[in-house]
Amino acid sequence: MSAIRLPDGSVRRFDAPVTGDDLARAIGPGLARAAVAMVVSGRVVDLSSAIDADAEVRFITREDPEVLGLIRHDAAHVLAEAVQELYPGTEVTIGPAIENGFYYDFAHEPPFTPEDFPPIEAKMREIVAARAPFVREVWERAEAIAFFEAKGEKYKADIIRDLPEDETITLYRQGGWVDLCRGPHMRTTGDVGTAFKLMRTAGAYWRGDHRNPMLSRIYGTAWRNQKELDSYLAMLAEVERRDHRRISREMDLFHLQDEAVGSVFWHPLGWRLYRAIESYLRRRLDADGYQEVRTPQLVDRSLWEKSGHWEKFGAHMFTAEVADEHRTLALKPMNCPCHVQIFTRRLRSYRELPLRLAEFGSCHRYEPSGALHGIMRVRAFTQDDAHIFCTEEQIAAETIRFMALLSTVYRDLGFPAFEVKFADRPDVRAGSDETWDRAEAALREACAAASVAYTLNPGEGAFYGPKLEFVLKDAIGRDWQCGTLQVDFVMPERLDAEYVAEDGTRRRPVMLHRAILGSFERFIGILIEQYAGRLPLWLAPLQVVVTTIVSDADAYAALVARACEAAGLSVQQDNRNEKINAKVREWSLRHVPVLLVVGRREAEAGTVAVRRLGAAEQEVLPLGKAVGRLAAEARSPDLRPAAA
RNA sequence: GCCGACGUAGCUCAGCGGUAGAGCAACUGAUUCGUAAUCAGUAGGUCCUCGGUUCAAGUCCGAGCGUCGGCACCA
Repeated sequence: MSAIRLPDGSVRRFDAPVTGDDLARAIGPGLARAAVAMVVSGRVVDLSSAIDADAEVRFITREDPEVLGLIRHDAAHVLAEAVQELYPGTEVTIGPAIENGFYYDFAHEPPFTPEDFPPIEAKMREIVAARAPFVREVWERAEAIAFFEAKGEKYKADIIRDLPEDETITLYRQGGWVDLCRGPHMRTTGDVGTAFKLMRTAGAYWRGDHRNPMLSRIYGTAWRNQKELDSYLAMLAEVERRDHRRISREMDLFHLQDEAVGSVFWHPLGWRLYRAIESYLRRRLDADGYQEVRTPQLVDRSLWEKSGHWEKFGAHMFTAEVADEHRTLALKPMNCPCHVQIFTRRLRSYRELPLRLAEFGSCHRYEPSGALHGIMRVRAFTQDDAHIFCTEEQIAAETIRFMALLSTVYRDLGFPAFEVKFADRPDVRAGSDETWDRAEAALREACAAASVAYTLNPGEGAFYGPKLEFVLKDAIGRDWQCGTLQVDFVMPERLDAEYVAEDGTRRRPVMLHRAILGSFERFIGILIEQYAGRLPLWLAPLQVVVTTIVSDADAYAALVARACEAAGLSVQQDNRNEKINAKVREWSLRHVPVLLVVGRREAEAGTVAVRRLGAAEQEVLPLGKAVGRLAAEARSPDLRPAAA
């Protein structure tokens, strides 16, 4: 006897266990057709599973967004069946649903390539059209292992061996094909629908461990209908359209070349953008009690040994040997040990704390070749780094203060929304468990004091301390981890930093490592993609182009350009003998925010036609007024008069 | 670093054993034109590098370098 409560509040009672299918039919034929799975007391299960106790039950149909996970998981099974049918001898491993799609990892030599997609996709569509029911079977552990080993599926057998002893081993059958799977699945392969597409292949280590064999992964995407698939593909096209590597070439910002892999050649306009951000941030830091410092690029290895970086990251440091001196220098991969040197240079008093040392620190890291990506991941980069030396009691106040600064900077740069993650102790770490307990507790309390809501990111802390990670959301919904705040009790100990407390005793300061942008290079890449190249006027490296309609206006155009320059705007003049259409097009493609178009009319009247990037209309204004407005808009946010 | 794909003119790409191509950009000339491509002409290439196969190699093979997509990494 079970009582089943439905979403509308009604309760149905059954004397015997009832399956989802039965229940749906009992409620109505429409639901019986539409349901693909159900949620029993919060757990998604197959419609074929029986309910034998009191429960709250809700059905999932194609209308529910959560059906996407089921479609994608089922699609992964369909993919695996198709692949095994077409490529006998291929071993299956795992194939989960992921954000926007699914993948399946196969052991197959040679690895699959996109050329294999058309036949695989065609086979998948056959399997979907066949509407084979998914049938769940419970197996004995030993039998299941024997079954997969007999089939030559050693990965599957391994998976079963690693499952906890009490885990129920379930297999799902679809037509003639069967796979180890926890489920749940929809009713038939037909429920996958037709809105799916294989996207790309990739190598992926078995169980994500680089010591294991590499498997051949096939990624796909799957949606409820063609319209959703199309809009997802459109989103991908948008990502490509915004690619900072393409846009920065159009804007002539920088380039990369083989002779300096992972280092940026900043062109004049790119460097202008860089400096706009740097000066803005420098003013914000100056105003917030930071003192800027500059520390060496090349530092003897002994310092890195003391700090612990040599042991953990030595393989990723660039080193230099000097011919006459017997020493190894390392290009600094980060700034904290150097900042500690400034702190420890003399005896410090508690009165000096918190001491905030900031540096736009140029760092080099020998990143693995496969990690490099445009200017987002490079080997030479500059951090907006700072270290706050303070007492344990000051951590909370400093956290609040930092959060305020960070929010302001993100807002000014066009990222009003960000999330916070709390990354706690990693497996490999420096410092005792007691130290970590204290550091994590201090950071948690600081978050509470600053009213910061965070999600946990387990095991992802730095080797010397727990950290907060600040994750930006961009205009098309992507996440970018940029800022960080790390609590460090370990480095002051290792590098012997201390101060004299009020009572005359010597104490260890706490170090807070913090950054807002992370790396300038990466952040500028993110910024370009966020704005798709259409930077706000104050950041645009080339703000204004004055362009003529007829050559009679050349002299007047020069006057206009000088007026812009005098107002501090970055301006170029375009007197080329081209049609205005062509000039508008070219400067638009270079993402120049403002075109001041002048012809005979403007020259005579002393006006300019202001054409904003992407706008169809222009506004004709007196020159002085136009320049005044643009200059006001081009002012850095921190230099603008407070809003009235 | 690992797996795969790719590397041809400034950019985007075609050519896949037999005399290096196109569009755009550049340059020259004509055109003076009102808001996203005016017309004509000219010039431009160690086909990533090194080695091999071949009468003959962008083209086939090998190694290296780099880029791209994942994986792993990210102090």
